[in-house]
Amino acid sequence: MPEGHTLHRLAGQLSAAFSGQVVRASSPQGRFADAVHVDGTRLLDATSAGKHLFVEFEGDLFVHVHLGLIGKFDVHAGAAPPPVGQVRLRLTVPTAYADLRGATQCDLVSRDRRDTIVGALGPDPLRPGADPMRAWSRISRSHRPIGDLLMDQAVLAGVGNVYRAEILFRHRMHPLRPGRTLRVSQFRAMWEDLVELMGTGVQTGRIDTVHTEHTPEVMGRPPRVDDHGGEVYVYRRAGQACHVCGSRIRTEPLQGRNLFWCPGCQPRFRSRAVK
DNA sequence: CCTCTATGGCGAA
DNA sequence: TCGCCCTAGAGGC
Repeated sequence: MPEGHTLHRLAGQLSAAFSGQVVRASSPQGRFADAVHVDGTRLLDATSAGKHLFVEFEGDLFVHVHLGLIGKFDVHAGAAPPPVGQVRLRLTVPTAYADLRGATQCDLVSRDRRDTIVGALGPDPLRPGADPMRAWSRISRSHRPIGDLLMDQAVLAGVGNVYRAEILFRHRMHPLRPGRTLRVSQFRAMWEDLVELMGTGVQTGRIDTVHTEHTPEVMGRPPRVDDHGGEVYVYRRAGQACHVCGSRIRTEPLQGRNLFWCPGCQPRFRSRAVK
């Protein structure tokens, strides 16, 4: 379930449940032996940057977590029951516990290492004061498709396959359009939209992108629940009718990930005739 | 039971 | 571009 909003939300949940407390840390599954180094120490804070999560403990130690495609980090209230399944890391206090499963990364790192990881990321729409022009300087000079650039964490941090598909739809932009053909006003509008959409995602824990005027009630469609739990225009809707124009949603892999777009609402870009 | 898929990202070829 | 890592759930037989 991990795009940037998931990690941001998780940082808030972990902070609320554990900040300032001495916590027990263990690896029931055994694949994070370094848990012993923070076990019984005070957890100071949890923060996120793009899709990275950092849990800070006293002594300048950070547990760096990247959920990858299938990872989960569930925070629960109450006393911890015996672990179920492959629990990589469990954090426990008397009033709460959190279980990490399936992460691609769970490492103990130094402050320097954390700063290096964060420094390699592009601006994060969820970070107050993030500078979108840092992303624009890359996009505006690139021949790569905008759909590719949006997923590049060094260009823009936190956007994954769902937000990519949906932001491009909302801005009527074909995913294969070269970055350098965008106007700055178009990029700015997309950035502002991401700030709002991802902010909502942090609050709700899901990705909803459908404008009020296109909701099932307004459009006279039956209500539906998408597999990923949010209301969307094109993500994973290949072959189905576009909620706006009725065209069949298309899909095609790009760099190993599936693009989704509406051929009616997101026409293929044609470069302006020169002269 | 098996196979497939998934909101990611890495490194080898 | 491909294979691979991580885990759980859904669907087919």
